Amino acid sequence: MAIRSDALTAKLSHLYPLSADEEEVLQNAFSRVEDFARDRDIVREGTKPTQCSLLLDGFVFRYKVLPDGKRQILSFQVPGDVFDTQTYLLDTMDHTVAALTPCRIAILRHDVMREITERFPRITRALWKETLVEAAILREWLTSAGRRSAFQRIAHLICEVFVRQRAVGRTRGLEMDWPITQVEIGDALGLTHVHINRTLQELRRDGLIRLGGGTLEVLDWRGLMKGGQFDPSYLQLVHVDLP
Amino acid sequence: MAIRSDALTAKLSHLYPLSADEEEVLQNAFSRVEDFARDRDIVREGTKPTQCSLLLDGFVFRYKVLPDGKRQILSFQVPGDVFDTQTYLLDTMDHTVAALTPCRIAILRHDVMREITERFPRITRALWKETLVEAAILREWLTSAGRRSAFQRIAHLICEVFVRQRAVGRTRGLEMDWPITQVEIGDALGLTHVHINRTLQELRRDGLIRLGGGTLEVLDWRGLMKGGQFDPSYLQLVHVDLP
DNA sequence: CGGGGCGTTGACTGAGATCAATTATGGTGG
DNA sequence: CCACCATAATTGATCTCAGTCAACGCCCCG
Repeated sequence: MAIRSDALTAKLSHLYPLSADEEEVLQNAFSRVEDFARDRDIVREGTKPTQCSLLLDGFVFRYKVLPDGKRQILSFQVPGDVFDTQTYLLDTMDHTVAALTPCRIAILRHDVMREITERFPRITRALWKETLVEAAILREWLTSAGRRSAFQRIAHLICEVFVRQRAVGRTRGLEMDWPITQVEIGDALGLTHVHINRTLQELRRDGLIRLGGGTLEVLDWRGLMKGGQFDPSYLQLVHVDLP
Repeated sequence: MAIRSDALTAKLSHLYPLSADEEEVLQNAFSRVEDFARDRDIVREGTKPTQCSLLLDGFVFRYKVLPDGKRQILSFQVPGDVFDTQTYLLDTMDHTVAALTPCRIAILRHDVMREITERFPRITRALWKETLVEAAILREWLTSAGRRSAFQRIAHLICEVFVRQRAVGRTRGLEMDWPITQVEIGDALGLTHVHINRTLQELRRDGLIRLGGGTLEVLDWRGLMKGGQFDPSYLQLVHVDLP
């Protein structure tokens, strides 16, 4: 089955350009498409999936729930992200993946994955690289949670999501979709939604962003980067031009 | 050059068992051995290394320093860890790697790495899996920094380091080397060394650990796991028997 | 034996949490 | 088109865990 994902093509062009043939192989590897409604779990902690996924449209996020009921969000995925590559090599899911918005996903079965990774070392490298960038993002999130103030964490997160969406053509100038609620921002950054609310007001007061109606507009990119100590190089998206 | 690393052999036996031939190939891939003194940087942020490393002996850690001088420690590596695999696929280091103790490292050049990963898909998978486990550890650290109390974070870290050392035969019963200072624990967990000190005293008071002279003894493994919400499955070390 | 890490302690402060309402907002059915 | 309801955002008052600042002690090593 041929999936034509402009987002995947766009991302590979930045991350690890494949030849036309290789990209053909990759896009033909997906066996079907599935839709999920907002808040629906896609892969649950403790299960042993037999497939990986490519996000075609919408937002997806990963999270853990602790014994005491607290939740930590571990990442957001944007269109073009091949996620759950880890399920191919790790036995059991250590976290849950869920739909942040209604979304569409293309399925890549593990047996197909194995065939491709044995025959196409360059595709393997592209997928491996994607998991390494995920780790780099995790390091940045850890740094935020450990050592950055609430203001810095939010600014940094906004910068990251903006650059990643921009890389796959999902921004309109300085504006992008922002379907992430304040509770979710809090669970991602290790803060409460009350404090997120107050800090977002600071960001607005400082003229850095405009936010509302599911849309976020960056009003001062330099200021936002500075405020969040953001340096995009960890995302490895070499040719994304920024404001 | 043949490196004989019992730690690597031990770890592979848990993580991704290789055939005798494959392990031979891997251990022969290392081109030389280097020693580093405590606190010496091994790979610096912003550089473009041309080699990966295997930790033979000692402790290594990764960290970032923020513009305001704060430090976040991102991981600890124990003997048997093949680290900086990421340098093979990512362009520039997004963080620094340094020696926590005097340590010995075996070097794996990128060109050798490329040759091996093109010829031996199972070795590739073992190395890829190692990077995926690193990401799982990062998710757990992020969860600690975001949603766990100081007491829980420390207990969780001790459990993790204990299990990982045990997997490579570096524990003596319930005792292990613990060369990590309180400042370093603080920088790893997003806390101050003062608060680490007070919380360690709580752990001792609760009869969970004995700590001193570079050695940590677990006095109550169940209690420590419970106190840290620790579940070892994310480490993917299937056959490590625990207390 | 002295100096520099490292660990420990006390007094005080503060960023962010908690608790508890109240006010938008957007989707839905009548 | 509007009333209704659930979800999300906002606000205020108060509390707390951890940070900050500043000593001081300990111990190892040269």
